[in-house]
Amino acid sequence: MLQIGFIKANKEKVIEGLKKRNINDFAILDEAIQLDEERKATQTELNTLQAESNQISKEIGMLFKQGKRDEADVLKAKVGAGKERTKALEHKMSELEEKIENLLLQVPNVPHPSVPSGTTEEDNEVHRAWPGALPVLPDDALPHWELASKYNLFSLELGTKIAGAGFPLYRGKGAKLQRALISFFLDENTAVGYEEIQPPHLVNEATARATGQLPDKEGQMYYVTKDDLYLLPTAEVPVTNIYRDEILKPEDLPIKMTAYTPCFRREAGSYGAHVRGLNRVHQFDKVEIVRMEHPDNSYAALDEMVEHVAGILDKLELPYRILRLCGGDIGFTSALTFDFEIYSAAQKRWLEVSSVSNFENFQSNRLKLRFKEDKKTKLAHTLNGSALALARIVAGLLENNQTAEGIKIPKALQPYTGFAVID
RNA sequence: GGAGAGAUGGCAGAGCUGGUUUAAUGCACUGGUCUUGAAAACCAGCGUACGUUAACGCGUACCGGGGGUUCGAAUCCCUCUCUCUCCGCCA
Repeated sequence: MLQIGFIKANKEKVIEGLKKRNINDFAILDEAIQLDEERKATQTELNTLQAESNQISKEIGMLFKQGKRDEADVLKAKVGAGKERTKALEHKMSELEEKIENLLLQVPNVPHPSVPSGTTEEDNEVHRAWPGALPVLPDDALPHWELASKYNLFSLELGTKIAGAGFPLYRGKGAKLQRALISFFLDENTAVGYEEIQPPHLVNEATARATGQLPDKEGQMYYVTKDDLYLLPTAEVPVTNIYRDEILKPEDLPIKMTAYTPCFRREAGSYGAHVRGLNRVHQFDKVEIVRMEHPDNSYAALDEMVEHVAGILDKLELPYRILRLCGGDIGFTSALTFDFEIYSAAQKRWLEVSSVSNFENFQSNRLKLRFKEDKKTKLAHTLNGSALALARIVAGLLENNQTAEGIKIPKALQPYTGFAVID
């Protein structure tokens, strides 16, 4: 959520940014600013009234102590008169505050100047192309879902039997590969200073609200009605919320955390082509990295995260490219996002495996994550990224590394799997 | 799931027979005095949000959340949430 004060002071900049997101109606900004003016005027009047009332109440207290009941009664009547007006103003205040918040919730983050304009994923800019030739497989190469049955690695049918469509069941070397990747990713992340976190997998409403899943993306989360809890769509949600409502010292920053969790997504309405196998599922495993940064340092941190994720993909020997998302494709809360896509030689298409974003203070404003500097409290910047999402990495590994002798496991992963080939 | 106790500023902890409490006190923290330096001692400062002001300030709200009684609520009432203790069940 943007701050109303920021919008007021930087209206032109905000409008320029929102245009990149293909938004052309800015009436909402003016409305919010106007309501905020009204709010201020209301508060001034209310506070004056309250100050008077407080003053008189104090006098009544003193008169009572001196036993001057009659004089006290006179004052009592005087205060009583203003009460209705106070009530009305209080009511108006909370109404205005709610209206303003509802408007601000509809305004997405202002994209970073480097975000290219565009409307769809077609307009994303290739930030770093794969330098070598893309791997080419023989014509009889299999997609990962067929490799899975050939080597008995996972079963979508059994997952469907037990839970429903989109809940894969991994088994044998397929299950071991999952566990190996999770450990490998966590070790890579902790090696460069991310603290490992194991958060709850269910979150309450306040948590989902603070990271922006609510009220907007309600339909994307699984909801446990009986206990009023949500299954987490990404580890970003619980991990970021560790620092909800906190005021840090500058030296506490940066905060670097990593967490493995399963991720649950209803993916309502996303059916059709390209959803076969592990390409799009309701439950998948992901290792996430989250950072809280000083505003001056957040873009350097973003670059560092991008290089870190690239390094992991290098170790996995997967061909990948990095995209700078355009204004039309960038997330609601993000100021700048880089997507990582690996090339699946069997499907002959790119698969998104990581999304690394700087939210600047858009998220911390909701979170109320601040730090104190020069006696002022300021909002910190938050960033996060996948390092990495499992299902599609597995798809790419299986497909690209298939040979007549079986599926080769990259060297870096072998200490974790305990085997070098799936056959 | 049952019974009881509780929730106060970074922490500990008073206040809880409603009215100079502007939330005491201690610890921690920050600045200063002293010291070669440090410790100790002493002095001062030390919450958040919003409004107002050129600024110093001033005002308002906040004692788990929400609502109520009252001229006035940390204090009384209602309600929700959470924590602790005991019992039950249990990986």
